[in-house]
Amino acid sequence: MFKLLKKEKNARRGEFHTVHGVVQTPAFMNVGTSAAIKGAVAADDLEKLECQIELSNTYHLHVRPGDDVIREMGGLHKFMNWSKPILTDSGGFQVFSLASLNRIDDDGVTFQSHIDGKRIFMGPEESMRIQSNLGSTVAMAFDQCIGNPATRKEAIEASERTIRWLERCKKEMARLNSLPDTVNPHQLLFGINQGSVYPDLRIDNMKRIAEMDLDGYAIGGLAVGESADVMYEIIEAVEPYAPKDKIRYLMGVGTCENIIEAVWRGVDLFDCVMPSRNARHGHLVTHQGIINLNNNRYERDPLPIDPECQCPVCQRYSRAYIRHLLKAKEMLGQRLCVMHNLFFYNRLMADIRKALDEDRFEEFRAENSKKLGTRIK
RNA sequence: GGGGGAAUUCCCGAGCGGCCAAAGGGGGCAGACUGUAAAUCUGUUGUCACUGACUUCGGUGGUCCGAAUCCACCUUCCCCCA
Repeated sequence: MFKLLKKEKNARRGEFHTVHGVVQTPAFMNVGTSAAIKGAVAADDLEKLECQIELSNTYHLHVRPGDDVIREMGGLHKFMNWSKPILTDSGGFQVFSLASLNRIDDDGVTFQSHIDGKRIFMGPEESMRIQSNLGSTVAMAFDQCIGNPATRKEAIEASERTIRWLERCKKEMARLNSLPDTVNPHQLLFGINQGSVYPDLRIDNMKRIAEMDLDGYAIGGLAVGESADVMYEIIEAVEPYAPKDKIRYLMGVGTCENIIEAVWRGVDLFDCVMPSRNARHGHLVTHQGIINLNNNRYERDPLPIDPECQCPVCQRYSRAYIRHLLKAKEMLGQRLCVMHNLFFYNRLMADIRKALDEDRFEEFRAENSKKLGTRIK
């Protein structure tokens, strides 16, 4: 259940209530695709990093260890020992990211496993069954995500198919939730808006999925090749048609700047691999902008990653030390960097919420949006 | 004491007469990364007055139109015999 607490223009401050607890929004989900945050960050670390909600992936967990294993272990929450909300992505993004390894028709997608090449069929029903076995807080609809640029014809095809699949997802989820031995009988289902960069297709799609009364609404198929300006235009176009009383989730986005700009345009929920992946590669977000810790200039730098940051890493370690760990390929280097970036993102969301609470988000945006996206040379 | 082998750019290592500033690794320096096939991928890595020139392949001297590559001697290292 989504509770809208207040608005500043289009930006929304809210609460997302689930059986696994309340998520204060706007919120950022920390991505742990295979039930682990890459960089050796565990569930107890996530608590220290002020993470409210974690994201894992249907396709990956189905391939390994198998959703049957996780079901037998009591569901994903027990399996990874994380009691707060978990959203599982449906495998729809792998339709796009593993495009060279799959074949699509109306029934679903035949993947060639990236682990062992084995053929795996996944359609809407399969995705729902796997997610039901995982017992996540929120299941995502199985969609067809396409990259940009895409022709109008391709966009229509993917968008229409996504709607047909969504109807099947909803039906199957209702059935699964009513089974007596289901892991999480209160599992929620979010629909996904598609339509590439064509505003009329996006709007038509959103109007139709809004009628289906889902637990939340995601905007998918963005940040997949188009410019940020185009992405913002699409969000602006589609926002008026997203139900006001439901949470809105912009999938796979993004940079700090992207997030501030999307909150400004009415988005409540985000996820992105950038803070963790970039951290592993030494790119760190700070209150001054983005730094690349690999750069020689940090070799003898005694400062923490971000002198203004309150994270456990910045309380204790210097840039010089962490840079050394990265250069020496010590896992600890990646771990510390990922922890910093995730904390920074979680705290950024908290700062955004505070600004909204105090009706000064417009100011906050003006002050931070560009600055946080700037590379420090 | 005798015999054999080797010395290459920051490191390892290929090259064995011109197409060599010299393959490939490593390391260094930088860049990319947006619902994670990503501890990955890309560029660059002798100097400069940089579409060209100059210096470099243990040292010195030679052969040749031309040498990292051939010859002589020297230096150092490795292996075998005594």
